[in-house]
Amino acid sequence: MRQSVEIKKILAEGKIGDTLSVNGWVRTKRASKNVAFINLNDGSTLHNIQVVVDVNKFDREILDQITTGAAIAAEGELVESKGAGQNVELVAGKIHLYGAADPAKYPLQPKKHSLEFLREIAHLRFRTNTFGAITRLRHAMIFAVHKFFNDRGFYNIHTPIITGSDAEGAGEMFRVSILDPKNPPLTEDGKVNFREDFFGKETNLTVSGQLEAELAALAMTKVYTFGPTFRAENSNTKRHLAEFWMIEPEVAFFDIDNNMDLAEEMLKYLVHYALEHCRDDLDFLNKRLQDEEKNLKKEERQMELIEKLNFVLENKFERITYTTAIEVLKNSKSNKKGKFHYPVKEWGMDLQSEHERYLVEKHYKKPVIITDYPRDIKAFYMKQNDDGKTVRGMDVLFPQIGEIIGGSQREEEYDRLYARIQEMGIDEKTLWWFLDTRRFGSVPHSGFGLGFERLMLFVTGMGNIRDVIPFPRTPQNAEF
RNA sequence: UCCUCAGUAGCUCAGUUGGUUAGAGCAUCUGACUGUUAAUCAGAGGGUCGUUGGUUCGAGUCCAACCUGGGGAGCCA
Repeated sequence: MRQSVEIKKILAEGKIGDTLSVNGWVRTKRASKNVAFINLNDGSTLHNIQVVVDVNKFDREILDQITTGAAIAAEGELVESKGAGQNVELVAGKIHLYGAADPAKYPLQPKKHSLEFLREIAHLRFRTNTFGAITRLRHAMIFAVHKFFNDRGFYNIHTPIITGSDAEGAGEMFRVSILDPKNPPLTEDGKVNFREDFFGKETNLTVSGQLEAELAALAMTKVYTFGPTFRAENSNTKRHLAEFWMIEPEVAFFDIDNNMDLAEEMLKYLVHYALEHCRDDLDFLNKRLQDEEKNLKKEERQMELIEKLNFVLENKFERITYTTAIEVLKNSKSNKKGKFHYPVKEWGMDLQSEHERYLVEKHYKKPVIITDYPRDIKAFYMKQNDDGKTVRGMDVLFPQIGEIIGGSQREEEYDRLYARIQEMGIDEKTLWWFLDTRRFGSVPHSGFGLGFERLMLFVTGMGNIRDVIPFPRTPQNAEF
């Protein structure tokens, strides 16, 4: 393969007079009688390099095949650009065509496409400015997550993807089985006999790595997971996926306040990292959003993307209890005027997304962390407060996105945890190992789950979660 | 799963109270043009109006079911 230089590198540090070769995909070509201009992109940066071609020096047959989408190598001298719009350009001496892209059939045009259309051609959408920017940002965020934890002495734990535990209570699960679906072995009472299945028991794809991460934290002190998560819920919204990535730190000798501090520090770190390392891509997405907002009425317009990111960095998250949240909501104008679809009446009700949005977007106007929820609406493993009514859960709520983090201090007392498992009708036999950690050297510990794609929604300003993961899996859709 | 809106050219969309040959911009093709920036200018080709059924002399337009997509709700990260 021919030696070539990344376009990002050429644009940043290329010297006039250098002879070099670039590989990439043609974004646009503009031709006149004697000269043609090719904008070439290789994904290393949002920006293209302009290749200048003296039409008379090349075979017409080759030049005709250099159309939007074609892959080429261009070799030549880097010169100062005579045109506006770029500082340097490459005067082609040689051109190699790797692969043509029939212009009558290639679906991407040098114009703005709808996100819905691009979703249908997800195999090609990496080649657009928008998805190039999102892909680079996604990588930066993945890297920053690992850097954040590594710099603070956390260990990354690979928790199992196939799990035999269905007691996590986080949602419907995808079954993993090698039994013949048409003719499965049956037990005497007519049920599917999973003893004959691969693992000798019923298994599913994980809905959370939390329980296993807790086991590791109760030895390694500070751990985190960052892996795929699967939920077989029939959720059809712009913030749900059937397959998504989740970051779950779990820390021993850590209470709910430490947990909130960690969550806030982490979110701010990641946003700061994006601003620091992906400025080009963020500027592009910012402008893209501004163009879309032009069509909206003034009162419907949102804060600009970069302004919004800085806003999160500069403001301390508001920390309130569930009880306070209910009071604020109950006394709100929206509630009194009956504007809520679900009126706020009494302590104990679950907060609806309209309530969360009111608190974040209207009342506090910044990210909000709600703690100390009624125990009856939260999971079995959350630390029970001494009031007998509430648990030390916490939800971090962001504007537009809603719940970006859900977490809690964990119940470390064996008797209380056991009682709660009994109360909720969970089969304790499937959790013997989890309970064991509360019998041997149990300590206060806490953790949370951050939906990676929800973070991506916030950082990119995109509106639909299907656009911040390369190949989204949603009900009735597993294409590509 | 429920509610709601939409489906017309490769893409984005227009199409009047049902009426005879369904339009535009961009893309594509052909030609013109001495440096363009989603180049520009001129011309050409391109349609089972989501599918099936119904109402009607006549359906892109009205009705029903289904399919696909968007938005909202629930579930949650």
